[in-house]
Amino acid sequence: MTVLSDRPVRLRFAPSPTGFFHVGSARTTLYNWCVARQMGGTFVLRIEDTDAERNKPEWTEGILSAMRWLGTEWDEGPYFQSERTALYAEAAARLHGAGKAYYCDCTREALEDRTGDPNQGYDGFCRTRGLTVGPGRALRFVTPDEGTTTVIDLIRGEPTFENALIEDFVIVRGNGAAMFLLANVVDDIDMRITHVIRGEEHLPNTPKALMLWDALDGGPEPVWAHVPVLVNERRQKLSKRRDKVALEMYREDGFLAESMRNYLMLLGWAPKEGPELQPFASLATQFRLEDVVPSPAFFDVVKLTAFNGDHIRLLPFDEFLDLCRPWINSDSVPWAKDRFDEDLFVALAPLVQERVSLLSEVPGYVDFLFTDEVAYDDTAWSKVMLKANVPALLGAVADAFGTCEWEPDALKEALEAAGVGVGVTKRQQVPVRVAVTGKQFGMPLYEPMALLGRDVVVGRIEAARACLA
RNA sequence: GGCCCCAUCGUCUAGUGGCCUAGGACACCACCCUCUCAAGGUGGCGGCACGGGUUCGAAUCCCGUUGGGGCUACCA
Repeated sequence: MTVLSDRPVRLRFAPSPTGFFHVGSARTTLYNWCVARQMGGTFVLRIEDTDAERNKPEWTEGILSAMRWLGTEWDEGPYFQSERTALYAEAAARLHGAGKAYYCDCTREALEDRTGDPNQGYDGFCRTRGLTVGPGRALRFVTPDEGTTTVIDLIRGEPTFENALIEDFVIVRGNGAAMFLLANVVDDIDMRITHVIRGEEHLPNTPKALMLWDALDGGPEPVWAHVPVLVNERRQKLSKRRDKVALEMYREDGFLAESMRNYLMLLGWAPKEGPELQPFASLATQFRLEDVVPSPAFFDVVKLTAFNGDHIRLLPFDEFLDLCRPWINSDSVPWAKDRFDEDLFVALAPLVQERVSLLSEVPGYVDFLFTDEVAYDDTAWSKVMLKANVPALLGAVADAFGTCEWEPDALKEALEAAGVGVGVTKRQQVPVRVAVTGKQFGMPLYEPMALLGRDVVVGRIEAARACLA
């Protein structure tokens, strides 16, 4: 990493509370957090809530809880820009006093009338009018008319911008509120931020930030790193309107924080040592900002899901049980809550752990243990039960189960023998599975039957056979 | 339109001039294992966008073309 100064390393994550916590933000946070940890730096959380109309307190709550879930705790903050307006006002006054900013009362329409081109930026009409503060008057920053501004970026090299093409941008709105760029730069200076890691969409803002930084005598500029955007299958930036972007939703789907971290770290970067699937602690020490690839990455839920299954299987059993709790105690569970049997669940959970790839799949694997009436899956019923030999098979199995020893191996033996007895020589357990569990797929059959008991199992087989009569 | 960014299997990536007949992961296919489904094992399919240079040698460096993306608000 380039060392630009020996100042204490300070990074920040600066979201605006205008919606759900985005998976792209999650990756940016992860990268910030890793660099902060590696360099012994401080990770600051700053809520950029300068736009009162769009911000909601619940979104801030969402940001905090998402970051806690992700495990990227901040060391300082959260600071709220809405509580720091005096700082921005002071900076604005300084710029105005120094002739580096001017008040402007032009409307968009007036500008367009003058230029005749709706695509053209502000023409500097008010630069020399000497307007003073007043309602409806915005403060614009005077940008240089010549020269270039180069951003030194750890990921993208040195993008260079023509100053003449950068308009005199607004830094304070007509209502007196600071704009993003002003507040952002003032805070980065004030908080002594040394490294700015943020989304690529901010790259065009950076030359403006640099100009402000200089105009405000901000001291050493931060190290910049603009990480590539995350895109959907159509290769467009993930947007909250079109795409499923809320970290919270993935959590609710049963994704583990560990697999989320693992997958997100890999979007644009790969560890030099070891496989892709790794504990976050190991990835966090290996991460190198300068190795982040500069091209956009597709957020692939299929691969995420595969990672999640792998991480679930890697979990110590106790941890898996703990993580299952919210799902098996949920109100939407497909069984009467007082019928839940802890011991039964714990006994069979290992068979579930090696099968699910999402925690939300857990109830569907064990529901038949806690219901009196088996709910038959329509597809399973029509694909498995409507064959001619099924009633005979179920009858024979019910008979055999009436007398055989009641433990898994004996059940297997009895079931298979009964099947052969009626001419079914393979997959004999499938119809019995549908009768007992209601589904054609699931955990191994003999273990749960052994625990459910003879009466229940035989009863279910008879009940299914009765349905076929 | 303007400015900026990007370009290795379908996807995420390894690759920093010879180790590349381009490696891994996800997905997909086949086989093995097997009480269903998974898991696991083995194998397979599949890629350097194109055109010019530079060089003894280019996926790697340069230029161009094409394609994709981001930004272009008194949003952040």
